[in-house]
Amino acid sequence: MSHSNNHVPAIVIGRLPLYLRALTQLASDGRHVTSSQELSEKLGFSSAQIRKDLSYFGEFGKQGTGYEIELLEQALKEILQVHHVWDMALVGAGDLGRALANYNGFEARGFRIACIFDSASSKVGTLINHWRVLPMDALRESVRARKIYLAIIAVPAIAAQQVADELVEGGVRAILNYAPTTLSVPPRVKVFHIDPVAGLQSMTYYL
Amino acid sequence: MSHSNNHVPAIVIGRLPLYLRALTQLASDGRHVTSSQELSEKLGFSSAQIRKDLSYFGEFGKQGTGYEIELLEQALKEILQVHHVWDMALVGAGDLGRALANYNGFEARGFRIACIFDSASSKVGTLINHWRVLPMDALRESVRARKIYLAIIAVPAIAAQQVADELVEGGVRAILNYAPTTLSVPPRVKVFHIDPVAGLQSMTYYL
DNA sequence: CCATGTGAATACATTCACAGCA
DNA sequence: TGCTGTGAATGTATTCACATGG
Repeated sequence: MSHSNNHVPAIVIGRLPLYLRALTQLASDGRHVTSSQELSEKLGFSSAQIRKDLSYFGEFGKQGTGYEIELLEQALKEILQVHHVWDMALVGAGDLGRALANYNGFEARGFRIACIFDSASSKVGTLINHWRVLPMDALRESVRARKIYLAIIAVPAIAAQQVADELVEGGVRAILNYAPTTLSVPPRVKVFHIDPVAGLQSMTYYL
Repeated sequence: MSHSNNHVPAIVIGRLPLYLRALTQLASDGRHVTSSQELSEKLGFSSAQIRKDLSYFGEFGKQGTGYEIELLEQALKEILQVHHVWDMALVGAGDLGRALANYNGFEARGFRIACIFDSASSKVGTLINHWRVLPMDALRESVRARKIYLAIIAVPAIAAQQVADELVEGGVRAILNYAPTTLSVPPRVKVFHIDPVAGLQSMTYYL
């Protein structure tokens, strides 16, 4: 009943994008209805967990039937606030930055790179997939002026903290960090860290 | 006392690489001793959690002093089995695959790309940072012959499951999956999934 | 002293199991 | 009937708080 204000555990929020991804995939297969059971098999979470996670936000299913895919997809997009597209600043125009700039999977899922920054004067001014690379000293004011609240850090570890500081000063509220180092930011700023090597290392433990 | 056989929670294993990363960083700053308190501040986990995590594997600290960095670093490398370097197969020679092939942060942390595969005949035979791209139909036998147990999937979502199947048939035991789709593999095979968009979506929830 | 290592206590997350409704 | 939504029960993880020993 009293949904949406009861404080939802962060671990639940972390699963919602996976539910959303699976639903979009089902929809693109032409499917219209699914069940917690089917999602369970596709995703590897228990059906009870999926039902309980969704119950934090409302009642989206029909007893005896399941979930209308399009409806649940839309509901999750609104919960996650990805029913509109977010502009992002990309910092770092190395190999990784270029791969991210060329990745065409962002838009359909709610994100768009709006500008690219790099500190190397050899890269500033060059074109990457229609963006002209901007100098780092324009970072703070650019993101502030353009009201950009999301950023991707794709610079070497050594430079990451300073970039994060400038992003925060520019008003950025969430950072996707590819640098293999922990960032220290004010509590209002969210950081999601991607470290492929850490992932590999936690798998080799089991081998 | 009876360490190392008591079943360690996966969530603990997932934090060890972060402890290791922080220790390596401290060591490269010329430091020799640290404490759970200092690591706590650097990493954002509680000091009690760090101590408890480490206690699953042994007693590495000195009361009143803390941890000898070099020693703990070495211990964690052995626990995670990254005291030697693992060969990996990289599947997918698109922008992401090339970025991974050019990434020079693998070796120092226990990994090395040994071969690269792609299905596009336009890419097969080309050179990427000294590797010659091999055709997909050589995948299964190559990884088997070279005893490669780790692979990175960097292909479009649509192709990912089939690639995973062939890797598994070739004897691969752990997969780092960059394709935005859930893979189904036998229980003995570990999968670590990286989906930057899912990370972004779980942050926009809070904005 | 000071910081570890660890049982005990607490907090959190998942699963169970079933009432309720299409 | 079949599947959701959800309290209650169980299972995990984190934190507390302190005895221990350098």
